[in-house]
Amino acid sequence: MARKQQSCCGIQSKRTSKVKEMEIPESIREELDRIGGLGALAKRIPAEKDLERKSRIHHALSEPLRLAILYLLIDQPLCVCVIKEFTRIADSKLSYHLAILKESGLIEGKYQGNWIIYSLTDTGRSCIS
Amino acid sequence: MARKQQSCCGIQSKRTSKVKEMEIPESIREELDRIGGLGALAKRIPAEKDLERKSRIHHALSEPLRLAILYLLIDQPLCVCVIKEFTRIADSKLSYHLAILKESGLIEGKYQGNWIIYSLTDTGRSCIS
DNA sequence: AAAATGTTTCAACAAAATTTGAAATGATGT
DNA sequence: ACATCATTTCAAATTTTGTTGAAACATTTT
Repeated sequence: MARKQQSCCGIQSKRTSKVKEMEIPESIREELDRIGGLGALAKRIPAEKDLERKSRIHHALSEPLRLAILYLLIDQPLCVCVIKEFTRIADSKLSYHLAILKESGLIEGKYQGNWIIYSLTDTGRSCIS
Repeated sequence: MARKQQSCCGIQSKRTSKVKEMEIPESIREELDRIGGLGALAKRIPAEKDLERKSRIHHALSEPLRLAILYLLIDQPLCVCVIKEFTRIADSKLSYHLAILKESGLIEGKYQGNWIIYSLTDTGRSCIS
């Protein structure tokens, strides 16, 4: 999961031309020259915000239990009590994992009477299909 | 990341018909009946092995730094020294993250002379494009 | 308004992932 | 064989994530 820091991944946008002096394999240098050097390479990397959003989603998907919950929700919304019946885990534990899925934008929950009914968001759906 | 336990996500394959007695929202019960009850729901969940494999890959993708490395490798393999020049992190730290990407099957490394050259695997490529 | 039910929040704890710097390993050139 | 360079491995310290049970909160029923 993302750590708080100046630059989430340390990638520098400005860079010295150090690579020109660096000793690197011939094949790599050729490739680099061909594609336009380090500057061109740097452009491949999405903006930091993007990387953080993506990594947060992957983190949410990085637990089998949370994945299973998403699969349960593929075809219909479910109340917490039914999900709980499936997963057989403590209320608070389930709630913790549902919160992570919710915070990363993969599911959303709405009160309906006494129950909270969770459903996949579009993002959530696209992530597991 | 997955924890070691009997059932990675706690999902039970056999289940009592408890839901029939459970108090759940009417709309949910109707949906459940329509799709064939809990049994049908259960079949949506991939096998435990699958869930674990998927979650391991997502875990590898859950750090901005590791995502950035994958994006760097999209169009050409790179030696560690060039990746290091980009990321500006300690050797051992970079090595740790490369190892995680390698172990989860997203990249592979081959010695070429004095250097190790990393490239995306097919899995790795499909994960970020 | 009190009781009951479903769900979340909290704080303490346990477990896992990441960082760090030093030491080890692998490959090449002398 | 030795020196050198690129990279990995290791163990200890730190940080983050997940678990647990009790308490709190929201909604409906009485």
